[in-house]
Amino acid sequence: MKKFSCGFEVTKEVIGGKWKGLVLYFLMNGPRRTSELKRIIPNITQKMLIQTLRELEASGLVTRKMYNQVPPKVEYSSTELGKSLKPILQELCQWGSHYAEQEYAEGEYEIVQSEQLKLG
Amino acid sequence: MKKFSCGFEVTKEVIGGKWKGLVLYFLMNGPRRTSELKRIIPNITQKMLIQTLRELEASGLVTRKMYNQVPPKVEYSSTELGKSLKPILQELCQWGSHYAEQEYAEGEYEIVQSEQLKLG
DNA sequence: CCGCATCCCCTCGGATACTG
DNA sequence: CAGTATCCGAGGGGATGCGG
Repeated sequence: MKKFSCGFEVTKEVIGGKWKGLVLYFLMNGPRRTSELKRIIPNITQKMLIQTLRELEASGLVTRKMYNQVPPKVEYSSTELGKSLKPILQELCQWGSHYAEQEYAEGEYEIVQSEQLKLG
Repeated sequence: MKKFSCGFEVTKEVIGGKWKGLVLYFLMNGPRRTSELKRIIPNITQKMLIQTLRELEASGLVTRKMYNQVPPKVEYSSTELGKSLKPILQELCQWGSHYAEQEYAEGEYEIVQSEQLKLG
């Protein structure tokens, strides 16, 4: 059992790491196929995508549905528990976007948002 | 200039890492002395505390005030920008606390909250 | 009391190649 | 298309000791 002194640390354990929050974010609007996620999320590697999804699954935030067909098809969805993070993820996203536009932060960070990245 | 595809990543850049969110969290209710933070935050080392504070300072979330006296006294405070994260940090904390109590998560995570950790 | 400098471990995550 | 197996480098972060 891992011990923490604050719920904040637990949340970080669950959606921390380089990709977990982002992947969960893109499952908020419905199921996505593996290849779809791979295409949507810039720069994520196959390995990290799968690993990240496994971790989210283990945490109960994501479910995996496999279709027995050729070629293979797998869909990932956010659970209700995962969806309960939607407002928080959106706020984190908005805060970051706003921050990047601050005078002193400008020139530091740039957000290059592709069409597919937008959360409806 | 660092490029991101989503504001979420920017926020993670600013309050990510092992300690940044937590330290900022404990500055929400007013200025704290270095030694105070060191005492309040379990397990953080001197090095990481200072390093974390420097990074938060560089991001404009924290200010440092030094009193020229012997023995030395330094106080850190959250800026307005830092305080704008308060609701989000609280939500992250609450979500984590709630998550840790879920049936399947129980036995995985435990939150041991000292008196001093409570955010008023 | 406050902070810096070293040294160094070790984990995270990237590249690549391979299977069903 | 979906996933696994290795290999490996960078760097985050811990321990310790020194200085104002």
